[in-house]
Amino acid sequence: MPELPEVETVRRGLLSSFEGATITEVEQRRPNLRFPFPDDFIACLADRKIISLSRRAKYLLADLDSGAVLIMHLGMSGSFRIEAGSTDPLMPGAFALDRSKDDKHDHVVFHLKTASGAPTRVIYNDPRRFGFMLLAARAELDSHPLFAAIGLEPLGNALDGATISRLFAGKAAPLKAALLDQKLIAGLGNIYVCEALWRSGLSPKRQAGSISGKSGRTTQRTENLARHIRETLEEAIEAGGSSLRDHRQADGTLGYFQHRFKVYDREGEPCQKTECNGIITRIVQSGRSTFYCPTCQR
DNA sequence: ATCATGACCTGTTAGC
DNA sequence: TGCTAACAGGTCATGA
Repeated sequence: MPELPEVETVRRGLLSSFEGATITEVEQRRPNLRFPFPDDFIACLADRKIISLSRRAKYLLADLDSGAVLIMHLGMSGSFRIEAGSTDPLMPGAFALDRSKDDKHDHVVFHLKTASGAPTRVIYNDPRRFGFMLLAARAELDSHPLFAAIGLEPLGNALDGATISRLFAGKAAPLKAALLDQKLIAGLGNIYVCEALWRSGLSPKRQAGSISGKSGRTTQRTENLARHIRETLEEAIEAGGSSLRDHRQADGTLGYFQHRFKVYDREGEPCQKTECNGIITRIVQSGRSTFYCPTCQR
């Protein structure tokens, strides 16, 4: 499912359940997702309080009162849903056993007592199991293998034309591939790269280094690209992300940025750029679909 | 070092 | 209707 805007939308949807909540129980229903769960997964989470829920690139980070951080990645098909607490009248404080909504791909269930005292379940579902959950010490997070070499946060202040120029200078890889490289800029995925390139009028096939200036100096092209990346992501977050294939946010609502795609999944449609008569085309780059307009993206 | 590809999984859809 | 192939929002390990 998720690129940066979707992960950010998930984070916001989980905030009221997670922040300040105490984890009363964790059900880990299989030994692994993409990676094995840590041996002490349950032990490290049980009875801990969640201090905050933040995001880095496409990762969700839940800080615990123990100084540990729960690292969560949704892969391609991960999602959370919240089932707020109807308590069992016969067992006050306990959940009525309503398993009717359970799915075979519900892999982790967090039982929470929220900051306001209400019992809630937050359920992680992931059919393809490309997602994962790991633990790390907060103090060592930046040196964790997942984060040691991770690239810029595209909505942070560091992303500007000069930085893209420097990062891409000398790169022979296609511009599309460079933008997907999480070691350069972290958080972009297939959809938003296609959209940002269309807005920037840049071909995904162009060599990444070709938009940098001499010795990596900033150019109009990298300035534009930086601006369009930010605008695309900001608009998508504003719209609640994109909901493909009825994928829902944690509170059950749908994002609607998919209706604003200009190129993604629009093969054969006319280009929407003013005065452009091009047709949106699908090509495959490093094994993945790229959608772009060969007429106005050069 | 850089780049492209296959692998990891399951589910959905298009086409015969 | 049923079967098969292609494809899906990510990223890691491989080999050229």
